[in-house]
Amino acid sequence: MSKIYGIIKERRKTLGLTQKVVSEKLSIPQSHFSKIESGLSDTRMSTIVDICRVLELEMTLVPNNKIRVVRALMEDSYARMDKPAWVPDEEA
Amino acid sequence: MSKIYGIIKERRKTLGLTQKVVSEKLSIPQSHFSKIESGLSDTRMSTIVDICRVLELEMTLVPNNKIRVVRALMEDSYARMDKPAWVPDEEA
DNA sequence: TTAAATTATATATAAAAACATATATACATT
DNA sequence: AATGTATATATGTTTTTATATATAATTTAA
Repeated sequence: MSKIYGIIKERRKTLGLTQKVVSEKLSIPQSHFSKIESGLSDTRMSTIVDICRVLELEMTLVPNNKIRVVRALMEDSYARMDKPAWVPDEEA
Repeated sequence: MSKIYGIIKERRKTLGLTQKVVSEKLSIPQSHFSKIESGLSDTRMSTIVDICRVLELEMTLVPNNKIRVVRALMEDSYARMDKPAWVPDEEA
């Protein structure tokens, strides 16, 4: 579970957001967000989903035999990319 | 978020487990698990992680621009597969 | 079609923790 | 030095959870 919080922290930093900014978007105190991000609060699912929304992440559940593939897919991928992975050809 | 609960239910059925069995592995009442699985309880992160452990799933967070790839990867993949995706060559 | 099994829903008391609200500051990083 | 994060404190509310049980409703098996 610490991986989840690690992802949140990494992503937040990658997006260049401070805890203060994120907490404002979530309308919660910075102190509360700090505890969530560090795993010191066993927070609700809905709170994590809200955090994901702010950080442009989506939560999912992966079968154990696929997790390594999924992780490899996402290596260095918490950086925001404004372009989709696939760009359609332009039609003349 | 309803997708998460949908995955849990699908996976549980794929593994052929009843709510009763899963709830026993989790040491919680079946009635409580029913509410969690149906999204009627905004449960804690740790509870979902425990459920994932029983169902051989792992929670992760995916950047929005990768979610479609990840989902495609996992299509029809909530079935348990006893073999890893990659099998090492045997050494003579 | 019926019976059995499973799931959803209800009820109750009580404890625990998250959360809301607020603020401050120690500590760490830039 | 300024900024960001972690930690502390306080009161009060809400929800989850624990514990227990029952049964209505639905699904599955026979």
